[in-house]
Amino acid sequence: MQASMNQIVTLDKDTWGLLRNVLVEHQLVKGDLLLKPGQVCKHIFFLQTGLLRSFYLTDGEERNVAFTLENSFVTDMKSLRSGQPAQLSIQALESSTLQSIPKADLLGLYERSHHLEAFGRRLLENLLEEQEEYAAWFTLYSARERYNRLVKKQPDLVQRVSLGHLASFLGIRRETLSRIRKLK
Amino acid sequence: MQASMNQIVTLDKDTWGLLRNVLVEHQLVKGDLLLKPGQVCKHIFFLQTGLLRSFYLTDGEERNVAFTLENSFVTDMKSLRSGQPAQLSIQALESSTLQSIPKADLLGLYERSHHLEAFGRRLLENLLEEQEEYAAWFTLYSARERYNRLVKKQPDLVQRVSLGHLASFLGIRRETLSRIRKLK
DNA sequence: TAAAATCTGTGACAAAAGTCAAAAAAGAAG
DNA sequence: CTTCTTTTTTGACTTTTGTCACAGATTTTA
Repeated sequence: MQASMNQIVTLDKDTWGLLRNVLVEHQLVKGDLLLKPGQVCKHIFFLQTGLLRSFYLTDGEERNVAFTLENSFVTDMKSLRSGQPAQLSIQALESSTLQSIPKADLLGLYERSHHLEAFGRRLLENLLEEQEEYAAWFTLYSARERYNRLVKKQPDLVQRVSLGHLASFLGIRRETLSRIRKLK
Repeated sequence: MQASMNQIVTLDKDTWGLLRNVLVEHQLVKGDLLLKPGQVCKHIFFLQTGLLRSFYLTDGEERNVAFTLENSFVTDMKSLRSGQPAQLSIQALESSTLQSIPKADLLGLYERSHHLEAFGRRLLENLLEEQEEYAAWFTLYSARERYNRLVKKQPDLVQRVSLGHLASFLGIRRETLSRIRKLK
């Protein structure tokens, strides 16, 4: 966790100490839910090993909106900030190890440590950039183009995630992705 | 600007003084470009009055990915952070007044003021939340549903923006939006 | 490893959205 | 006002994607 956080901002020893104090380790097995709709999301999570998906359940259909690969952070920003019950679910697609940071502790640490606040800001810039790119794909590219770009951008992800989950993330039906794959 | 920034974090007088020092006012008339593809984006902008759109130009087609209403911030996060030439264009849809903050100054201020850094972090959380919602609409809803939700969420925007620009933002053709409007 | 469950591929057809062309409407400019 | 320009609407047709049903594969698990 330290190594991958240092790629964003190098934190001093004191800040690390503070942060380490509030971390709690979790283990999930494939299929476990880290966040269920109706729950208030009160943590941010750092995924050490494994793979997660974030999805909405609307009229009986699950729609993936994100995958989380190892060494990255995940939460439901909307529920976390508002304190309202989540609409989102977060589920382990593979057995996973992660650290959680309670919201209350994080806010305290942000106040105490300018460095950590700077880390938070830069992490959010990263996430925003990614999210802007993901959204733009829908207006800029066809289903087939989105798939091709995903393969180029995250070949590892495409290997590890089932066709059905990928299709949902790309905003298309399993059958359509199956056909896209066949014809090239 | 102070009023709308205070809704995010209340900044102390000193920080305000620092920030005010680096602001530069700009006027745009309808049609003016604030950012052109190929330019490196070196500022963040605060829109005081007017209306902007952000769009990509791909094979001769303009595709809108965002609108900026008064009292909000806008930039090309990707170009700003990477220092690479922008792909994005930002254009005034109405005559606009805005303040710009040079990247170099902003980074300096972030270091000097923990408060401003906190402001930045919270602003980014807002932007991320919005962007996540926008992206999710494409996987969750049909063209017609996206349009209906936009009308409910930002009726003001729907009034002020032409059908063509709205359609592009929703990821559909003008003709399709025209038909959606007719049939209800 | 056999049976069950889940996931993927395929075909035939339906629905949604795109394309192209042209007319109508609305807005800007002299 | 009247003309010019841009935007919106409409119709006919095409393409893309979705739907449903079912057959093969693959994976899980007992």
